[in-house]
Amino acid sequence: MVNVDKSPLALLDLVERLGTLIRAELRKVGAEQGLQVVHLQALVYLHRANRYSNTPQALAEFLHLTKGTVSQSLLLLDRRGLIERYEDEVDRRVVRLRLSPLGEQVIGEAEPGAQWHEATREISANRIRNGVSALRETLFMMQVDNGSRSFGVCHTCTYLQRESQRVYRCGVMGDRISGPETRRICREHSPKSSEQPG
Amino acid sequence: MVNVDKSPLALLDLVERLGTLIRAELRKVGAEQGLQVVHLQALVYLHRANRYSNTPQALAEFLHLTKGTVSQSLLLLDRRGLIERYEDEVDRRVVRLRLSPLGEQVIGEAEPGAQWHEATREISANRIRNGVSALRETLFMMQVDNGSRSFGVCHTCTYLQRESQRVYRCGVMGDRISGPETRRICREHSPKSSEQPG
DNA sequence: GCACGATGGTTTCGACTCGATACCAATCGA
DNA sequence: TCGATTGGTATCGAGTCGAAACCATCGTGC
Repeated sequence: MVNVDKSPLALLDLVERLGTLIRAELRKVGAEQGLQVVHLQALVYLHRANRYSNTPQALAEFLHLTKGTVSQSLLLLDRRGLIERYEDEVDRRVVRLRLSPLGEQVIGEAEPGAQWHEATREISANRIRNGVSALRETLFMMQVDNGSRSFGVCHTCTYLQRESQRVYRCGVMGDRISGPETRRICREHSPKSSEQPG
Repeated sequence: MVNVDKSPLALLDLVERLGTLIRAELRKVGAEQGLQVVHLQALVYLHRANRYSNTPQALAEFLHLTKGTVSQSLLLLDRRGLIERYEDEVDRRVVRLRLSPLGEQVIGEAEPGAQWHEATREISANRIRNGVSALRETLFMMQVDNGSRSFGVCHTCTYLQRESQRVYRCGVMGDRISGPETRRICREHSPKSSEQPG
């Protein structure tokens, strides 16, 4: 009668429940703009993606959808003037995406995470850190298991090199990366082996 | 330059990421049966719902969808022979739902949480407990903030009374509840004030 | 150079979601 | 008994979603 073993399943339940709640919230704020959940997810992604990751392909991988499907959604976002497409300079097959000013505005109003911030206010930093650590490892395992990309920021990436006080370099692409850009989401991200928990 | 404050947002990112990963997984196993994500969610819910919670209305609240929408999905699940509908005995407006044998079988094959179990294998019980605790509180706050129901099991409910060794009673509905039924999901659930973290 | 396969994107199609609205039947309340 | 409320269904239109076909462009091998 020890409940040691069902704790992980309780965690799964919570993640699923929070997932549908977040989704419902997205649906609500999207409805005001006439947007679907997936549209807001795309906008949020493009808001945070770095220069290697602002393409339809990357977005499809991020959302785990087919390229044809996201192509549809991007068409709509373009029609509504929320994103802009431009041609890649070196490879003329690839399309680059960015938020339009209007798109930025919509993201700003949507305030993703405001409610979350409120809801986590009372939780001790230690419990949060433990939760982050546990979920990070779970996510990592599932992504490996799935062969799906991790889509993290440079800070948690194996390949980030520091050249000086404020200039970094990406070991995969070889480019220099500015400080702010190290906080963007990258398709080439490869997580560092799990850090020790506090 | 202290990163104390963005930890909750990291947690949000993880929950969202895990959410889309779980969703993608559901989509994949659903595709084999010709089912959408929401269909599997409905089946899983009905598999776990207690006698107060096996109605279209409750399902709609659980999924945060409108009753018209879930009515559609239930129609499909019925056509495919995955669920059965029957009439409530006292209130002839309400429809009761249960999985058909075929539905049970599909759920069984879907193995929700097998991959999750694998992915959390290496995580210490302590970190899991902390994670559960943090997410539980977050979920609670968001549900209060939203006015949405908590949909928990009796074990975490304020109103559960214990009458003897193995017989319980629900303080809201007044009925006796069997041991196994205390592990089912309930629409009337009201979470106990947060338990002390270990 | 040049064919050929791989890659990034778009288009089209059909089944389905989803909210809004209207609707129906049963219940509840004065 | 007459309304108002509640649980559920039906209909409609915009949009998702995967599958498949398709179109450029790029890379490789020769």
